[in-house]
Amino acid sequence: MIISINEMSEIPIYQQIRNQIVQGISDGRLSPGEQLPTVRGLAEEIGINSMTVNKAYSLLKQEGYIFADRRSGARVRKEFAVTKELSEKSRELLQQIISEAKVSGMTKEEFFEICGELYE
Amino acid sequence: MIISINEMSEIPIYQQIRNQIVQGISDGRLSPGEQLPTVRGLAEEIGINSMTVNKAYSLLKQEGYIFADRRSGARVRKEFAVTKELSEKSRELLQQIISEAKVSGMTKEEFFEICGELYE
Amino acid sequence: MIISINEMSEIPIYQQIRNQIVQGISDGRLSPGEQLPTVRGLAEEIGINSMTVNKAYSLLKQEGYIFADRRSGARVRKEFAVTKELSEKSRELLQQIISEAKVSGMTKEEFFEICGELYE
Amino acid sequence: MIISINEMSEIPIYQQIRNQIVQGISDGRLSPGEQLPTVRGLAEEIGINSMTVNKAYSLLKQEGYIFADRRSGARVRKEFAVTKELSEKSRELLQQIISEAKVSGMTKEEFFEICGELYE
DNA sequence: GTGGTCTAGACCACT
DNA sequence: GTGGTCTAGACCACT
Repeated sequence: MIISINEMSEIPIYQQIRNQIVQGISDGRLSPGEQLPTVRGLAEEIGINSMTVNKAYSLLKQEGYIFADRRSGARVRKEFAVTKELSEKSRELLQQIISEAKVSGMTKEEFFEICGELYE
Repeated sequence: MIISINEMSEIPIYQQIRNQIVQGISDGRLSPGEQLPTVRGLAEEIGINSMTVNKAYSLLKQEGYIFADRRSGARVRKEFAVTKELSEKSRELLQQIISEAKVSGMTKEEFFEICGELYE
Repeated sequence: MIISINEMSEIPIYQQIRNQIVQGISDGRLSPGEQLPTVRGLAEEIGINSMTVNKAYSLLKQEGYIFADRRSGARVRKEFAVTKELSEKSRELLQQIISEAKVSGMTKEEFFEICGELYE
Repeated sequence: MIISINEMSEIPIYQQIRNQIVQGISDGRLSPGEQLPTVRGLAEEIGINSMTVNKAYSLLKQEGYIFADRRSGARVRKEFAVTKELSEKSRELLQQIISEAKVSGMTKEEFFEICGELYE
């Protein structure tokens, strides 16, 4: 899986990395248990400071998406708890997006259509 | 309409104000043409600097949610363009939220149920 | 000629009045020598403070578009000097507008087309 | 590219900075991707407060002319949307300028000549 | 009285 | 070192 940084984005690099890995897990490009690139390797590949990749991996570990393996590498978690829940933060963001959709005149059905496409 | 600031949040205060006003417009607590609190008044009420409220109002003005001048203060806009579109930023955030929902084992229908509640 | 104030505009009211009168002169809705409404009358008609109308008329006098007549009224100037020149301010504004047009990818011909429509 | 502030102008300093940068992009003095001076650097150079430069840069960011982050400073955007459109505000200003040109006796062709020069 | 602009100074996040 | 946020305080334009 290729991770690409958008330097024009205002989203911090470590967040962009974290987001892409979560999306990779979500859409199956990253399988449970799969080995992730090493911190150094990924940093070199993207051309950024390895502290930044480190920060992204730390976040992913803390959130339970990946775990450290013996050889100081990192792997995708093998099983994900079926919580069927959004984090408080995501729920608030979703509320905000929906507010903006409503003001733009979008109906619930039109919003669902967009969500459906993104859900695949 | 009461605006409340979460000091512990990582979301900047001016953004929190902006978000709450957009939500107020969206769910009808703020009507088209309705007068908003004055910059100084709101600043005092919340206990923050008036420049911060000013920044929130400037943003809302630029986004077309409110209009303001030195004669009559700030007011909710009277007509909203029916664009039926999400901003690029909101679309990306929504994609991210959906990825996280999928990893948590949520089905499309379960996600729609949450959206439906938030849509009212 | 009807003067209408856009309360949602950020342009000061006195400027809006001044602008509309200049446009009226330009497109012939106001004839040379024509009597303008009295300050008080116009203020009442629009529903604003008469000091604001006064300010607009003062500006128009200073710019040479109108002149005061004996009965404390105001009339459109009878002859306009054919200077065929833009004010320094207008020239700068025009430069700014053209810069923005160019960045938006508009060609000179496309810009001329817009100007042509506005020129009537 | 040198940015110079006219202290006597009624145009706010942050707007003057914004205008000059847009013109620089438009006439090629600023290339896509080019690094802009730092907020603090430019503030010192001009002799103004850095918040004022910050405001100018924020505006340019929102309008899509530049992008900025805490890693590499502010840079000119790499691609500009070819909208071939004037903003509502610019269109109104252009109408106003044309009205004034007409009153001064300028013909459409003479006005086009001025525009042509400004277009380069 | 209202919002808008500006200053001097501080602290924070990202890298 | 960079931009982003925030404060306390000032002055201005419009009405």
